[in-house]
Amino acid sequence: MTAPKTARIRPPKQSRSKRTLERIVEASLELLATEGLAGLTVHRVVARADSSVGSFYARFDGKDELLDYLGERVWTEALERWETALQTRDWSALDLADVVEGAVGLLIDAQRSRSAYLKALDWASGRQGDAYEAFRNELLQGLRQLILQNRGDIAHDDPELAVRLGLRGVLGVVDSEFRATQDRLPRDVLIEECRSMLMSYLTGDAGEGRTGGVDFFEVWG
Amino acid sequence: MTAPKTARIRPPKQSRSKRTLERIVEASLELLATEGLAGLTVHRVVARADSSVGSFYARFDGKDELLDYLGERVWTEALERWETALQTRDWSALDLADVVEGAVGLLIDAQRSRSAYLKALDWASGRQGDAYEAFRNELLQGLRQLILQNRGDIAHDDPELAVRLGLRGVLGVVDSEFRATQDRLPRDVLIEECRSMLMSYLTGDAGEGRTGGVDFFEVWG
DNA sequence: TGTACATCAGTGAACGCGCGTTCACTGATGTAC
DNA sequence: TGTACATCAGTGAACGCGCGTTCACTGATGTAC
Repeated sequence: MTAPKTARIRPPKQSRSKRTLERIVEASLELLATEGLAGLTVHRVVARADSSVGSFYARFDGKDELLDYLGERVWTEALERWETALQTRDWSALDLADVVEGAVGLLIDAQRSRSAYLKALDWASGRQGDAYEAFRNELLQGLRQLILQNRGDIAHDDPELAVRLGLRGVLGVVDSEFRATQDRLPRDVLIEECRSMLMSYLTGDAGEGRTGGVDFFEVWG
Repeated sequence: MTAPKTARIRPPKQSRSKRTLERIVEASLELLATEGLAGLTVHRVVARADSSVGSFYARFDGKDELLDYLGERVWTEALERWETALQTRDWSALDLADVVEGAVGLLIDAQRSRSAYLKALDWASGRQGDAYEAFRNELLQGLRQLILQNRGDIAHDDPELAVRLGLRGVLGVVDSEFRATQDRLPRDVLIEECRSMLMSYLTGDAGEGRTGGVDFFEVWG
């Protein structure tokens, strides 16, 4: 999983054109957020940015390049925030339970970042959520390492696998909570439940293999 | 969570026009799958369906109505399959572990249904994944009821909450596995791990509340 | 400080293309007697 | 069975609109001396 390929724009050479570029970026993200893909046209972007089509094409080869550039900007900013958040703490002193709780909290907070734009940008570019998914993998990869530092406390036969799947599960729970429009759980309850889910999966004893309990045939094509 | 509102098309009155409608639906879904949103134009749809723009507009008021109609079709078909799959078994005789394992298996198989089209249709219509998410909620709701029939075996303080979040977690794991392009787990391993995760969360003892272990401040805007 | 010049930045009318949509027309199917 | 008529279905050229993009031009900024 790597960052999207670098978008090659014509870089601004004066502070004036640099400000114009920033206004175009802002206007694009605003339009994307408020009106969706269909609202994101070059004319509307430059109108909202108090610029002009000519200025736009002085920076970008075309609309596709704007989308790539936006994706790269959002990706980079979100990742920088994430790394700052990760490095703010000294994780080495924590035991498994604390690392897990910290990881869950970080995931919840990360959900509020602008990384949601990545999803819309993916769909606008015809990459159906790929960059967004790659970013989430990037997040989970860092957390995997942290948790595996306490692998001695993990009862699961295959700690790598368990941490990978467990974090995916937590991310699924967090996602759905943020998508929900009603009955949202308070942050502390959400953290506690996710911690409980992940901890019991990693350390619990409900994992002894069951065989032949249910024999489902596949109904789905 | 309810199905998308009924799309009002002009119904075909002869078998000939009914077949034409089916070809248009098929061609639309094929184009959506192979070329994405950008490939879905009226001209291209009718060309692929060996039809004509006039025939198209004899059925649909416009392109938006096609999208609504497709969404409704996909929704209905996927839900019918789901209900068939659910009713194929007698769940009342199973204990909690077996119900959980069965539910996990069903979720995995449901992932292969055409419901993925719902996501693309949502984005094409400017509803950003809403119908797709509603469909997933529909799936989980049925499974919740089944699992809660054995609520006596659930150790968690709040069985309703635990089942809701636990299923969300499993769905997150299944999703990510199907998105992965490499290192995909075999179906039986995936079922076993999801079963283990959900069971240990519902019945495990790693859930006793922790307080004040970690005090994270929020870094994300 | 002033002047001359080059480069950078910005403007918006205009263009062409492809899209969604309309419509006048032809052919197929169903119905009445 | 045959004929007349109404309705349904299908066709594709044509239209208008909005999109992405180009370009000739004006103004601002930086530099040399």
